[in-house]
Amino acid sequence: MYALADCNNFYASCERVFEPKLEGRPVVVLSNNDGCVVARSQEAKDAGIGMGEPAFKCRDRFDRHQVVVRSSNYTLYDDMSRRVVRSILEFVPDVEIYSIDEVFLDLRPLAHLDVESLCRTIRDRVRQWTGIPISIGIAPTKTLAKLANHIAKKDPTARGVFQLPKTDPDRALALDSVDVGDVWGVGSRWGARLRGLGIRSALDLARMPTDDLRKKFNVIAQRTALELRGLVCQELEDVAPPRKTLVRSRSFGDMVTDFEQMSEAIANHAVRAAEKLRHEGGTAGQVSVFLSTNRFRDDLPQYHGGGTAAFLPATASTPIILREAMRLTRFAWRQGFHYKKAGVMLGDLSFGEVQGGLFDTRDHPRDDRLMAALDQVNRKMGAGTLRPAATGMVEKGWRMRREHCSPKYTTCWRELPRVQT
DNA sequence: TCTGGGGTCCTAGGACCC
DNA sequence: TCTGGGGTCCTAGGACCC
Repeated sequence: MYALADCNNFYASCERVFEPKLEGRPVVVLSNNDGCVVARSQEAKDAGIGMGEPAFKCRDRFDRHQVVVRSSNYTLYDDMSRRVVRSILEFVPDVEIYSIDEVFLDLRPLAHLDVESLCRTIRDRVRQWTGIPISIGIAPTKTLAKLANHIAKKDPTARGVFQLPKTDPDRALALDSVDVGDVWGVGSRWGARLRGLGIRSALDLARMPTDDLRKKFNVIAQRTALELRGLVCQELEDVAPPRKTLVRSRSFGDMVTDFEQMSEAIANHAVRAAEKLRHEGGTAGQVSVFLSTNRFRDDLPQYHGGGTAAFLPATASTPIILREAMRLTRFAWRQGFHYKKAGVMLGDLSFGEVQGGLFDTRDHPRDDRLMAALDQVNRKMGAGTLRPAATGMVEKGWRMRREHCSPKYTTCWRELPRVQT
């Protein structure tokens, strides 16, 4: 048995924990740059605000329903996520952290217990200890646990916890109640194609011949159907596999038309990406730079550019990565376009031992000491205290918009919530 | 005016190897 | 008439996830 614990409307719930007056009111959280709606409280969903809708298209509804709007505050959400996971770990030792708001639980070692009442206890404790409401689905495979979670959220009689029935006809009934497009692994494209084949529910998909799925779609679709039948194809990954790429990119608050601004923006991305890579103890074998115009502005000429450079040996040193990123930027830049987005991707990552280069003469221990000192200063004195001049000396228009951001309630002394006595 | 950011995997096709 | 068999690596495109 597996369970999936999923936080309800996670970002909106985080905002509410520290601002209880938002209870009962519609709350939305916007993506970076205050661009799109990425989280909605139930009241906001009821007001007809869609997931992923551009904020500027929702202004009228925001006004009409007096929606509380927040910019995303990932410092807060990351910390709240850690708290939720720590709370769950008090009850279940083997978990897979699947995303910022979802955790798979391995219930196999706890099969002698009443898992449903255990999950109800977990749900209550997480609410009590963190303030975050969660729902839990219980089933024999991860795909079915996802499905059970979906029912736990939708069906009020489940009261937040739903265990998939073990036998038919009850199990078939449960699977038939879930739209095929809501199955984990079926997105909008496959959903439409499946409906075209007469497959409308999770039950239909489970009953579809799996070699057909393999032929018409791919092996992932086949595995999804097998998992819906109760056959485990995806084990719980309690140790996260090492990442393969690390991306740092942003849309610009105002469109960028001059090279210096672009260059400073990309320098910032390169510096932050290198920092993060060192923090994770990795090295990169390559760096890519990309820049692009606004794809929604069909009245403006479009351009997507970029390039990739390799490192031998692999490195996490800011000056080495930055120099290549700047070279690639000069190479990819075309004058005369209105740029909307740019970023840096570190690839070919390795963790642990680094393959040396036969003709390499660089003093790596010295580089490492320099980077350690840099990171230490910035950790102590604040991010960006010491930084390459290429990142720019004054505020520029390329920085992102963030007009409704809540404080870092849990990670910054100056921003702790105050309690009136 | 205004449209996010960060990932993974699979497949097909081409280039190349012996 | 008749044109092998087996393999790897890379890339682009297309899906998917949150």
